[in-house]
Amino acid sequence: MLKTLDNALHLLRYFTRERPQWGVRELAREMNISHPVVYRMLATFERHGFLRQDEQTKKYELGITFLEYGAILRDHLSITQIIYPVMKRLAETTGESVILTWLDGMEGICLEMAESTQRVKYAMSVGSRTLLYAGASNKVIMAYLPPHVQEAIIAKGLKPKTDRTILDKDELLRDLARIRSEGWAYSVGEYTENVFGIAVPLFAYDKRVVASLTIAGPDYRMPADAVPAALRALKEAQQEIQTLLQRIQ
Amino acid sequence: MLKTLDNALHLLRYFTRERPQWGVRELAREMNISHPVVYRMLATFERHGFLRQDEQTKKYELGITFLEYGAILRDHLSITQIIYPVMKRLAETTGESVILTWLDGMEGICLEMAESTQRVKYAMSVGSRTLLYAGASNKVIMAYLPPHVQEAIIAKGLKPKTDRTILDKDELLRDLARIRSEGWAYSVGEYTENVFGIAVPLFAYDKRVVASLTIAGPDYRMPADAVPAALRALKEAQQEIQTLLQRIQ
DNA sequence: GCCCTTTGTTTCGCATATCGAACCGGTGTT
DNA sequence: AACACCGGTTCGATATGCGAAACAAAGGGC
Repeated sequence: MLKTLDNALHLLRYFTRERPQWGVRELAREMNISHPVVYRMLATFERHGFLRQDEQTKKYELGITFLEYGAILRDHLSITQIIYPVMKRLAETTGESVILTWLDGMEGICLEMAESTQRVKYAMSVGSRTLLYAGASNKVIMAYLPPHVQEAIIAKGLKPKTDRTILDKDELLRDLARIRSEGWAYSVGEYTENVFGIAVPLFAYDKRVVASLTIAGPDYRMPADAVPAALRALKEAQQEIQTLLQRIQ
Repeated sequence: MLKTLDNALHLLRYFTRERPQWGVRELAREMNISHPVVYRMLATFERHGFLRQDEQTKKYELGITFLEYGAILRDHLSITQIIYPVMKRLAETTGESVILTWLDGMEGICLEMAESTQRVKYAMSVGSRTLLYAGASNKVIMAYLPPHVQEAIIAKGLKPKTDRTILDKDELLRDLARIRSEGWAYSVGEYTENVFGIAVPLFAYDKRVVASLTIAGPDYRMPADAVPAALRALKEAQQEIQTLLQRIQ
């Protein structure tokens, strides 16, 4: 393990949605290291386009090299290549957005999205991270994780995303057990206000849950009695993807 | 400048579309450095999710952390935040895909795209790089670059992207001069077969060209006589974006 | 006008993290 | 069974990063 590189990559973690810009000394104070060290890291990242320095403010922010590597990554991710056509078709038949959420550690990450063709639709950015304890797309993954991982996620703390987010540990575990027994999840406004989600899990060859497939949109377009039809289409897509995944692994 | 970090970031450059996977010794040979060094870099990147190791083949490939940073970047890039709604509307009125190409060094990079709502449409991935000497979206940027930069781009070599790509230096320079005098570019099948592009430049506060806005789609939907109407809509969007850009700079 | 503070950037001697030859255990081929 | 490759590890020589101090430039208060 390279300490210099390790420190540098750790530094990047400070560039977040909430705090996308940092001055040299500012960041050095935050990280409790000397500012020349931070400066050298920032300057080296900048040479490679991973960071860019604002000409006026002199502050540093993420650079477009990340977009570039993101594009390469998505290109060769055979998984999304295979799954996307199915997602697209599902988005067209249901008229709602379809989202592929991947399991990464104790979080979810939006790997791919097929947008609804309607004007009013749910959209989220590919690459954005989500917490696993709220919303159908996330809970359906969490429901199939081993108990000690579920415990670990809960132990990290349940913060409300909306006022419908389940914050009680026992209630959440009961909900997850129900989802696991039924094989799918449905939620409204748990992760994002006024947004419904219907989600099913996707499994790897070894039966471990690796992702979820979700139909999402504005809640008024999915009353409870419309769910069964959408679920049927979703389960068909799930089947299809599952057999495709078998083939490549 | 940190040499260790510099070397490590240089290593990432080897993960391309054409060659997205590398074994340790394989990459070490390619880079002419010892394999323990490469191993340490790969392993450290992996710890942070910038690379992942394929369980079966043990080879390394780009990791989803790049998607994550790409999402953060796009989120806070005030430029795309401001421009996207205009692009979206233009895509809806024209029915074709609209692309925002940003100038980065001597290349273009697709910063944002509003997809056509039609079934058959032109699509490219956000973050992908393009060469500046072919296609309307690129040439309209190159046309406004200072002559020495144009020379430098040509000096790097003109390779055909399709059989319509202009490869003659003088012909290209004449074409760029014409584009500059007219203020827009139109091309068919120069960068991608059977794809048309109509493009206008976007300028920073100091009149330097920074990007281009392009309407693109399958060539059969844009015969020469349909261009003026599309161009009118495109120029309106250009005006709008230009005034928006003035405001933030 | 001045002082004072803060900024990003550079320098340099000391401390240490990195390098690479050699090695390990494992796998597949001949 | 000998060989050739692989990913991963070890350890001493040495190239490299660290951080106190200083730099020039910019901005605020008076």
